[in-house]
Amino acid sequence: MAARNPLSRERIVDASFGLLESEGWEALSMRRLAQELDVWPMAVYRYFRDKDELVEALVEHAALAIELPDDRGDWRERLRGILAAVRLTLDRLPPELRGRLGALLVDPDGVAATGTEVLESAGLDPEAARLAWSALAAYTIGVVEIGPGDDGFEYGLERLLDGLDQPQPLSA
Amino acid sequence: MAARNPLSRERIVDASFGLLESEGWEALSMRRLAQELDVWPMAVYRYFRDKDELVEALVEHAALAIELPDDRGDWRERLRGILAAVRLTLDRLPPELRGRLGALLVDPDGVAATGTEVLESAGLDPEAARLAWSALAAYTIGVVEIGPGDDGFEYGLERLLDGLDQPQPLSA
DNA sequence: ACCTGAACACCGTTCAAGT
DNA sequence: ACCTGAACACCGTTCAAGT
Repeated sequence: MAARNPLSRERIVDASFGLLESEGWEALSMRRLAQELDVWPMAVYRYFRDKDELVEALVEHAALAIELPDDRGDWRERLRGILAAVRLTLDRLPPELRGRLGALLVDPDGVAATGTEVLESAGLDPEAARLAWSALAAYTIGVVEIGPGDDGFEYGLERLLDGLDQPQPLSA
Repeated sequence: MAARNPLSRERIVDASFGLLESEGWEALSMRRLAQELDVWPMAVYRYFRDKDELVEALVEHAALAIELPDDRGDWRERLRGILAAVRLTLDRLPPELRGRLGALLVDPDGVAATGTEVLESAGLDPEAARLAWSALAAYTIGVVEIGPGDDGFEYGLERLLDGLDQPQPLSA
């Protein structure tokens, strides 16, 4: 069984998410994880230096799994779709990991690329687009941390989009 | 020494903050804390049911310690001051505790009272003021989680305030 | 009844001993 | 050289034994 199903970073990450979903953050221990994978307790250390490196991989995995919608609609509609996807991913993550995903959301290699692209297409210069994306990402993270309903998310998002549309309206 | 300086929730909370500041979140264990207070390891359990209750008290303490500025200036200026104070408090807290403070920021008994009051004085009805305050608090939490510079904070905040000033400008 | 600390059931990680 | 698991230095918390 273990021979037919050798360990790999991917299998470890998958098992970690399984544990997080079924039993939550406190269940994710190196020992419990090894048990779940049916390997000896130290085996995971061949693939990850320590627990922190594993957690970082989990967060990166979650960031890559953000499902961006089709690029239809005007800039506001596109940003709504992107941020809804970001919010969904943040919501699924245990609170302990959300802050770490937050940092990745503004990494130019991730969703930020799409976000700033949309903002630039609306007429913002690159620097303003970067700042605007950071603001939108920050707002979305904060909403998840506070944890209100959808009403709250939409209200603030529309006000922020209104503000970005100032003083002269951006192009559709 | 221990007799002249009996334990209390306040002393425990103070010692906990000392430990957080000097050695960080991972140093805050019930055993280490007792050692710092020079009491037997289980003494803290007379004042807090478990570690989670202590942590909740820490977060509440931080929330109460937010130093609101004088209520000078128009509504935008006042909100800038309040949110700067909120941001400072969030920044001082270890990342593991920020999410929990986030929830308190929208509690009607805390800073939210002042925040919504300012927004209502600007002309928003109570429900809109509540939503607007949640949006401002969420944005501030998110900025701290992402951790950009001051430029980023101000840009997004001004855009959000612009958006709240829409479609008809609010009163000064 | 209360104070105390030994003990339980865990951690993450190191490292020596075996192959 | 590599695989393995015993062991180290911790946790939060329970609970039995002492006063």
